Amino acid sequence: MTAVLDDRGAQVLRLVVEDYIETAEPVGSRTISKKMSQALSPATIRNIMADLEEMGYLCQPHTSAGRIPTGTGFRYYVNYLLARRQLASSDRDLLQKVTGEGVVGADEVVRHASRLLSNLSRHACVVVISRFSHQALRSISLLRASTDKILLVAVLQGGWVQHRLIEDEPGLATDELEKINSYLNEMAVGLTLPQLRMRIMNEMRKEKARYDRLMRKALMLGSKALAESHPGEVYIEGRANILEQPEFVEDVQKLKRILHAFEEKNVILRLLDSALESEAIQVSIGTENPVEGLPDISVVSSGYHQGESAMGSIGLIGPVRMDYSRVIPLVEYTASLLSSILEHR
Amino acid sequence: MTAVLDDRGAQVLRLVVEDYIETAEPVGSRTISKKMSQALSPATIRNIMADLEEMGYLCQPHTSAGRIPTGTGFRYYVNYLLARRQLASSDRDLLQKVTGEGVVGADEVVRHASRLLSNLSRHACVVVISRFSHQALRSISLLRASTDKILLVAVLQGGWVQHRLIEDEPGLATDELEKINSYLNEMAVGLTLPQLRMRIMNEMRKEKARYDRLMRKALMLGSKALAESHPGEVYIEGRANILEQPEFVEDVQKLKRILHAFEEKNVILRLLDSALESEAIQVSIGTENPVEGLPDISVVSSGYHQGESAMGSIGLIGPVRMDYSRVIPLVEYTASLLSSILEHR
DNA sequence: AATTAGCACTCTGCCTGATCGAGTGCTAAT
DNA sequence: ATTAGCACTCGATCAGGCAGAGTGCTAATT
Repeated sequence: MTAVLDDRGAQVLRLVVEDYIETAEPVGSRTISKKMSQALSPATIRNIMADLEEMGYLCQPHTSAGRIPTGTGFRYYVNYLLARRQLASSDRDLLQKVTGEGVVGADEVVRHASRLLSNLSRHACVVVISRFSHQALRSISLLRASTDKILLVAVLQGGWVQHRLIEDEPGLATDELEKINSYLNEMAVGLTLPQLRMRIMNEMRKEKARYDRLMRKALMLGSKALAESHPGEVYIEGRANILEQPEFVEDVQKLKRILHAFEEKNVILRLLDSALESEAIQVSIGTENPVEGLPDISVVSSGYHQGESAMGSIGLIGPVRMDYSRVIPLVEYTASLLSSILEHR
Repeated sequence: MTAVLDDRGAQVLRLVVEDYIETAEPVGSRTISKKMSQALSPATIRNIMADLEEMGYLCQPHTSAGRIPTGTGFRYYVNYLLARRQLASSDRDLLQKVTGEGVVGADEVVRHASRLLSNLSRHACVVVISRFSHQALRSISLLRASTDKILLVAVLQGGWVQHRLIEDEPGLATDELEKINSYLNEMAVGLTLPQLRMRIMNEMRKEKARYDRLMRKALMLGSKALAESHPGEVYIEGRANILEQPEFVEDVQKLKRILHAFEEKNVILRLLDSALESEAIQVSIGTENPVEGLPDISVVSSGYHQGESAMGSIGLIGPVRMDYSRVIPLVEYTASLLSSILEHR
């Protein structure tokens, strides 16, 4: 099926894809004929297109309409034919403004970037921050929040702050809390959260033999706070952009499915999951994407990192008929920009 | 124009509104005639409807179609005709689940409620938490976040936690920070954030005369952290529900405007602003709502409070053709539920 | 052997006119 | 004051016709 194409076939496929990306209409042989570098008549193009259809790269919505690329066609295009366009310097400049003044917290940076990217690309932009847990703890503090609640504040390497409320029966004096605090800090600093959890588990086992009440309490509070791991933050910007796409506006069912997906955090997480670990950009086209029930969207995503470790991923969600040659460099650049901004914190 | 109606006129208006809410189609005289308690022929109904049209309560999309209520018509209906339906006990039960187990933080409660309300009503639900600043501080803590950043964590009365990063040149020893901490706490506890800001401003003026370096530092950090006031959190759930409404699906322009509004925090804040202070439910119909450019939506909202002071508001956003008799009790009950849950924290 | 001109064919989009039905407004009868 | 009757209007729906875009196939051309 997905054989390698000769030069002409490749050029025709490329032109069909690009025209379809631009117009969202089926593309006819005449149109391609005019665009070909080598002058060929529509009739010849028709033959070539028929071949491409046989190979599964194109299809016809109905007899005697032009052709549109299939998922496989887009895939071939992205893999082999895409002329990676240079990022416009204006776009680059604009994006660099994420480093703007008032932005202090790391998650503000990420959010900012997402908003910008959605504006530039005219697609919905999703950022996931899911790897807090890979960052080492810089400090951990327990604060009294109310008589029966304690607040744990964790500051991670690189500007991330997380807090959690823990329920606890009252009866802990302030100085005791402080003691517990320093116990925990001693144990925690330099570890990642999962490492800390492990450590606490171990200590708890040992601690049965010892009799330090506060130490036991410290371990207990720690394990409570770390009981469920944090699934990660998801921010979506530019949802309204999906209405720019005629294919979505014309089909309310698709629209519904997409908007619903946006409301489910874990759907989004699954969509961007594969991008997380790798540096390279990921493109999943239509049915390729890991979420069933969303066969009409493509996701272009890339992980970003902080120092050595992966932090999360950023991606654009749009129709299969995306302008990959523009969108891929955009996402790529934004992700690397994020990484470099986050590095210096 | 908006005169008081006699019994018959009122009943006709009510029936038209209710039928239109149900069907989203223009309502004809025959339909009303059949539904009237007092048996009247379509012809008579037509006369009455013509009167109602003259008074501005109804209008015809075109000659020889049925009639639909105008904004004023809906307003009259909501003010005088609405039979406030009892809340289904199943709905009530479901809503009470917000008190469910694992929910510890106050904002989780709020979010939970919002999600439930959007599911029950099949509309988009918005919650605003904007009155942190009315809550007294329970404690305030400064933590070292990195060499040049300090984290301020404020725990407010009633389970709200806020943190802010402040940039600061390095050079503060840990014990100095702790000293500053206790200065601030002494000053802050029991005050609201704006009160604290005021107080700090005052102290700063006085402090010029004195020479305590740390105290000055404390004031400086405090004023930095409180420089811009927190605008408030906005959560929106059930955006996809707006696609349930035929009037929005048929007109992409409306859809775009609404989705865009959802992306602008301050638009949402303005929409729900009036509900904030008052206990009573607010209904703003179509062009009545405080945001221009959204003449096709209605907002049903209510403030919720914590103890004495207003905390925020919760509301549903839907088409003008909303089922007010169902939606109003829903919002009302949810708001009061929120208030009572928040009270006990 | 590859390309292309020519042609018949198919399908969509769009316009037109006809018909149907729902609903109205008016008038005259009750 | 109410209503029956009637003419009228307008939207929705459907069939028919036409134009245009595009195809596939075949036979001629290079």
